[in-house]
Amino acid sequence: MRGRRNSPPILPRKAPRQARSRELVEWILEAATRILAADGLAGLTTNRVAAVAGISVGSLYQYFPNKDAIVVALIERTQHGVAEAVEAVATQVREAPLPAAIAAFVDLALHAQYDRSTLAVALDHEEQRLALRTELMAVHGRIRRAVADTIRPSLRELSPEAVDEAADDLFLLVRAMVDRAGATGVPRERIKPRVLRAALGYLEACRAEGDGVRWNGEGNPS
Amino acid sequence: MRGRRNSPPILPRKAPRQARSRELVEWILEAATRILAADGLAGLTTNRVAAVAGISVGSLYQYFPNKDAIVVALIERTQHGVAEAVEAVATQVREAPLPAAIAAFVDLALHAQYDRSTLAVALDHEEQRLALRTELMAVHGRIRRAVADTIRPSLRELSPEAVDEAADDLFLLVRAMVDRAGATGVPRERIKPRVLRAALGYLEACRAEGDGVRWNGEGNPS
DNA sequence: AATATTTGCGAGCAATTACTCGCGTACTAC
DNA sequence: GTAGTACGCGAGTAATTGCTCGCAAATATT
Repeated sequence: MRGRRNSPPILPRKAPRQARSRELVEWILEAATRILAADGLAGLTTNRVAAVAGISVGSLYQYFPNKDAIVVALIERTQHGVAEAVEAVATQVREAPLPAAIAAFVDLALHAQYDRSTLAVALDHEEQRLALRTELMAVHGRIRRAVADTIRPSLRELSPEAVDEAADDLFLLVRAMVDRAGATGVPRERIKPRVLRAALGYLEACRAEGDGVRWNGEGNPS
Repeated sequence: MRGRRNSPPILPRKAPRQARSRELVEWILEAATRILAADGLAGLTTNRVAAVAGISVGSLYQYFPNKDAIVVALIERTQHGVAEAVEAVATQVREAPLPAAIAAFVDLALHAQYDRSTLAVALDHEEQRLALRTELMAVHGRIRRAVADTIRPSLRELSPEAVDEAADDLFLLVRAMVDRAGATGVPRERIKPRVLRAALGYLEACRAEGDGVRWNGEGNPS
């Protein structure tokens, strides 16, 4: 785009072997995180990352083949954290009733969003721009599975595929509403009941359709 | 960011008086639209816009003080179109039952998204980056009003503010799901029932809560 | 201590970008 | 026709960016 950049490689250039060099990559990612959280993608330049990290660009490019690689690493790390958090909540609410379980997920989303809104949105957007399908499919799969496991008991009539779809939709729906609340400045307490309404309403609609097929004559497959 | 750019003015530099110059701004906006739809924001450069429009950069800068002004104009135009379309659907389904009305809105969203997905997402993102609050509040208000008018009869127990909130949520929810479907390549027919489920489920949840306050002891205010 | 290897540096290059300015051309008014 | 004005042009500029490369310091190996 600018500068030289011939393009292909997106993965780390080489693995840090000594201790200080592992610290270095840590510093780089921390610096990138801070910059993204403060100024968004527009502010993220390799020189600035190096400066904030307290190192030189040359060192940066020893472990990251290009700028995108930094963003990718950041996304992977963040997504990994999200997946773990979601899984943790999922096991924690395994025996709880559905509304309480959903509420726990919503609280998690609210917490994550209000801690670092700009960062989250910026990363979301970059995740689309770069084609990270293969790499992040796994993480998305973990999230989907955790949510699906949580809602499955309440959707007994639905096929496994339908439950997975519902989990995806649920996750998207919650994140979209929470993101907007963060962007427009609506306080947590005000948005939470609305998100809960949307999530539980959607699940109820799924349940009703899968349950009976009473009003329109279409049901779920085998 | 790059180049010179001192920043403040975002509104048109001067109004086109003669006929051909009005055509010219039209060409510019068309070119910008095509570029955004093809390559997203990354591909949008002033020189390229001028080239695609078949004019020179100099002419471009006679009517747009800077690059952002083009994007702003594009957003305003697009949003205006969206508002009109939403209002049209709203009047059209005024007497229809709620599910049919919502289905009409969803169809509208699907249609818009699958026509020009990249463009829509790019503009959405820029709308946040530039602070267009004041300018676009009006358009958002129109959309909210149209949707609110449509759902109000089904939410008789809710306060006007609650109905407005529901309209906002509904719009966001539909757009988020449709956008993701467009990005991930899920076909229209597959996503439509899911969006409908989410929308109607949410509304049903609103209705149930506003209606009775039967399960938890909290209700809507005066 | 001497050697080899890994790590870190940062000035500087090439590419790209947003935007200007002087000048020719089409149009309008008289 | 002629003066005046709006319009259009596009080569050129300053700034910024992503990234390299030769060299020095730190660390490991002998």
